[in-house]
Amino acid sequence: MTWSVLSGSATDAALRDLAPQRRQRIRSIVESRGAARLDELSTILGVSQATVRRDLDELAADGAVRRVHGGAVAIGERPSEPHFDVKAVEAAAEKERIAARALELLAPDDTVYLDSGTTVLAVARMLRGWDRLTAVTNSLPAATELAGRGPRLIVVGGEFRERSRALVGPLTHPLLESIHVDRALMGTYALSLEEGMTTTDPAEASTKELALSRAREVILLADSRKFGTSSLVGAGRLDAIDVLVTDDGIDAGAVRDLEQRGIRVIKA
Amino acid sequence: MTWSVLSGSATDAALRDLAPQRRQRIRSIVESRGAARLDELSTILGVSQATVRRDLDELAADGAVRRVHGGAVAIGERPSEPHFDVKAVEAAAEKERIAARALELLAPDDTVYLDSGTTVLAVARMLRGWDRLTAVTNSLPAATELAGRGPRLIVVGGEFRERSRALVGPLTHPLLESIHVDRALMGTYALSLEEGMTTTDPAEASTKELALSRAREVILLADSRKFGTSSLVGAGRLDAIDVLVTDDGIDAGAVRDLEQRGIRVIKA
DNA sequence: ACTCAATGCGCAACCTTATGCAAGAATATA
DNA sequence: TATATTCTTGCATAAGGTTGCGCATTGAGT
Repeated sequence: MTWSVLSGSATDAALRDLAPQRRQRIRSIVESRGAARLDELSTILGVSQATVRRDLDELAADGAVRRVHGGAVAIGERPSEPHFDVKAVEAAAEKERIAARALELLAPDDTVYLDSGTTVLAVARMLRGWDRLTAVTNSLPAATELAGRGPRLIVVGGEFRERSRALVGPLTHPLLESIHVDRALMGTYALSLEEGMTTTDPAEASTKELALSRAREVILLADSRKFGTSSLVGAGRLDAIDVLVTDDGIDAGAVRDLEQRGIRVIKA
Repeated sequence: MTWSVLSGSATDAALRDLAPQRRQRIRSIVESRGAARLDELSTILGVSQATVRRDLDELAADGAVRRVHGGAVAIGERPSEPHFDVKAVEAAAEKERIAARALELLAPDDTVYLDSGTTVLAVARMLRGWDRLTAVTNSLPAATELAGRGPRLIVVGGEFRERSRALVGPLTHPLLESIHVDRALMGTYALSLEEGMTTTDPAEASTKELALSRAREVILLADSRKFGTSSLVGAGRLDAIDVLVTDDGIDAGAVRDLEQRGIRVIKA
């Protein structure tokens, strides 16, 4: 009869949100993280999964979130691949863990470059309230996320690229060349020992390469699935990277290889 | 709050709130906290839950609060977006008319600079689907609005200024100096014959001035209330302006003055 | 002054809704 | 295909709500 202990006491009832409040919280959690798993929400809100399901159904009916197997994703997220939905939900938790570890590498007064990509975007969200920090970014979502929420914000100019929602190309160069940052938090499409970081778009690649050349320390945020893959254009050699923050799905051999090349590997 | 302790007995009825007062209190409690549970209100006000229910029903019937299972939530609890959107909605009709007229001055293949400000933002919204156009902007909301919705988008780099949600300062200069646009759609805080356009922030002013120097044609979007006012820093002389799009609140004398100086005045 | 209807409030029995739980079906991943 | 999640469904329960009634206070009529 565990349930009577969990739900029966009056103090629990007093602490619990009203249903609309709870739904509102779910909504903002999903929107801020892009996606949320059902069991996470259940834990966070202190209600059963059944209740979260009902709430999500309700919110989905209102068009506030999009319901997917295992949780919900924000309306804005684009469904590109067939199973992108479910992956988005699962990847969200992983990205958050990686982002949280990366955050520990920053000092309050740092000047930080934030690259495009969803993992780095998760870091941007966590930087709210860091009002001594200066953030430089070419990511439009990251800029929107940081705008007026603490850090001093500098946006790199350039041409907007739909796919990555980032500002890239030659127009970014003058500004990037005129600045210098303490740390660069980079994302990448693919990573391998031979090719280093690679990306699909040349303009994006050159902006990435320039950005990391302007940083004292380069921190790469990449989940383990990206390791061992490569894409079209080189966006920075391995030896440009100082720290790699990844998940524990990365295999021991890869870690050894990377560390041999002087890269500090942090598993979130 | 001695009364709440005493109020249980009938003799203390005199100390208790009158019904309208109590309802007013409930109303402000709900509004200030966004929501309140029934049992809380009962405890706070020192009346039975039955009474609180009746009060809430009353308030709900008046539309003062929204009744939900377990309590009530404030009416205004719309899961609204950032404050900027709210501001944009104010005087929306007028701004939209001005924006619509300005839109007629653009050609499908133009390269257009979009300044910061809510009126210009209204134009940005209307540019969805103009996929042959190139838009250059220093306004973060305008960039977000245009991102991936048709026009090619180029964002000017620079430091983010909270007040106008725009990118300003010396870092914007290299990019602005390297481009040239067909038309610049400008906003302004204040406008007068003597001072021309004026703004509160020096960094913003210099960015504005530079931007309009890069345009073949300068179109100023300003509602008539701004005319005859001035602010701290000059952001462009009157003779830099080619066209003024405003509402019909502008008086005939002002129109004549402006037209004498070669400015085409369009009343939306 | 006294009655009496009107009002406001509290109480309690009874109904409704929201939530939790668990078993089997459906779905994704290996 | 096998296996592990996740979803659906039905039901149990407690929190919340509704209704009817009684008591006290008040104010007007007689």
